[in-house]
Amino acid sequence: MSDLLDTEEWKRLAMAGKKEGYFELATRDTGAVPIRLFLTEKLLTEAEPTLYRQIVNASRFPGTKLVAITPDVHYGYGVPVGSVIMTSRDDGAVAMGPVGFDIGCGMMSAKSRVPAEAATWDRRLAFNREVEKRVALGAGGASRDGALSKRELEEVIRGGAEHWIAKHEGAGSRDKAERHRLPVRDTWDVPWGGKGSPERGLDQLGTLGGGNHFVELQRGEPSGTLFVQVHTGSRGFGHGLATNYFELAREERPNEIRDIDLGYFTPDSAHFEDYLDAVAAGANFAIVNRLVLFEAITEAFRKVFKEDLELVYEISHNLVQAEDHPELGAVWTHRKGATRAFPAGHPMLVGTAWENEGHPVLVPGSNRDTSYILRPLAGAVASGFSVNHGAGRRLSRGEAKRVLSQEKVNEQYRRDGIVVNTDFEVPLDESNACYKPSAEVIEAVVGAGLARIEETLYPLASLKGNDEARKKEAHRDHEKSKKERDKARGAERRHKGRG
DNA sequence: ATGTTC
Repeated sequence: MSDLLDTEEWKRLAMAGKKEGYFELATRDTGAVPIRLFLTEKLLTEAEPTLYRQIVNASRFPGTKLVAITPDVHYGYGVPVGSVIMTSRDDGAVAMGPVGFDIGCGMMSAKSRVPAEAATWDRRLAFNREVEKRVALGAGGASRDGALSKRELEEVIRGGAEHWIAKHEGAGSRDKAERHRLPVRDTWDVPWGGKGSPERGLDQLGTLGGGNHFVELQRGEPSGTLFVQVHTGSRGFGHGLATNYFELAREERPNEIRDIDLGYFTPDSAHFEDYLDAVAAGANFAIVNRLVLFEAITEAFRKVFKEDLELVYEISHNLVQAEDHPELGAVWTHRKGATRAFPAGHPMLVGTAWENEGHPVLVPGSNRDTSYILRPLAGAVASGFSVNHGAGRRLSRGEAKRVLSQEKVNEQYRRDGIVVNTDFEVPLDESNACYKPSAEVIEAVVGAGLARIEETLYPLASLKGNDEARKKEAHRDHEKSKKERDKARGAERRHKGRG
């Protein structure tokens, strides 16, 4: 598709389509599908050249009715991270790329009554130590509680938050999870041993993962108290399911699905319902994972601050679910790096604790920037009831490692009083410089009338998986054991010499 | 995001 409009041209068309709060993009490449870019003029000007191709991809799934782009948008698998794709539930597709590999990935936020001043430097460090004791950080991290049996995992992924909360006192209440339980049909089987090896999930419940996943201790304003925020997903389990269904979609339609990233199923596909079951199972895993972390972190918090944490909310930003949109009717809403934002009175909130005020929306910034708890407004109808899921990357991982100085970055965090892990080593490819300023991104959301700011959260302590540090440690261990071997050999030689 | 490059 080398005949797509060039960057200058599509951005000019988008600018010309300026509406209240967003840019409407209509081009020869996108057909009749409405495309709304919730960006400021600055964010649109700075948008990656690759964005247009991915927007066109998003508009071309069968039955697409709306594409909304959130202000933290950046390059993703097939379609942008930061996109909302609504397809018709009559005959439209469900697609894997528009959900992402980390099915059910999302946020959890908890609050306390502890005044923020109580979090001295030493206590910030102690909090990180206590969390590290209980929660494995980084990719490949295994649960401190050992592996689940397949039967126990089945219970988690079919029973969801509802089942977990009923069994675990202190895990929160049903209304504090976005979805109590996403239904999985009894006839669906986990593809154990399949392409993506979802069995990896057996020992990963209650683990954080790597990349942009994190645990953060924060000061909330205007509350003035301590908050804790978590970003994590369905770990190897969801990744395995996603991989499995990407492959099946391509096998099913080899001629239509040339690019595996753009795979999808239509209602006549053999795997259509199965994929929806897999998404539900992955999401249930992710939600329970966040609840397990909530319990572990509450324990750590109690140890240091002698108080409990109270769950504020838990919400996914990588999901496809059935929704009824007031203007578009029955749709499959795919949110990939986009957070659901139902305002007061939304039909899907009826009967929940959020019916009269809308549910909280949890949006993180980098670990040296502000995060937010937002409250959706009626204007969110325009974005398919969605907002951004973060600040959005602006520096690639490779570039970050090349251009940033480890010492200088560590010093910046130390100066700002932010304790990173327990070794004060900031993962460079996740540091503040890698992300857009979160205030700028939130401004686009507030300016468009999608949500209002309820709480602004300032980082005090940050826990992240750190691959570089782990590699270094492995190297040190390797060198150390080599030295010990040499020493032992030397002693042996001396011994032999003497003997 | 990820059994951190099938």
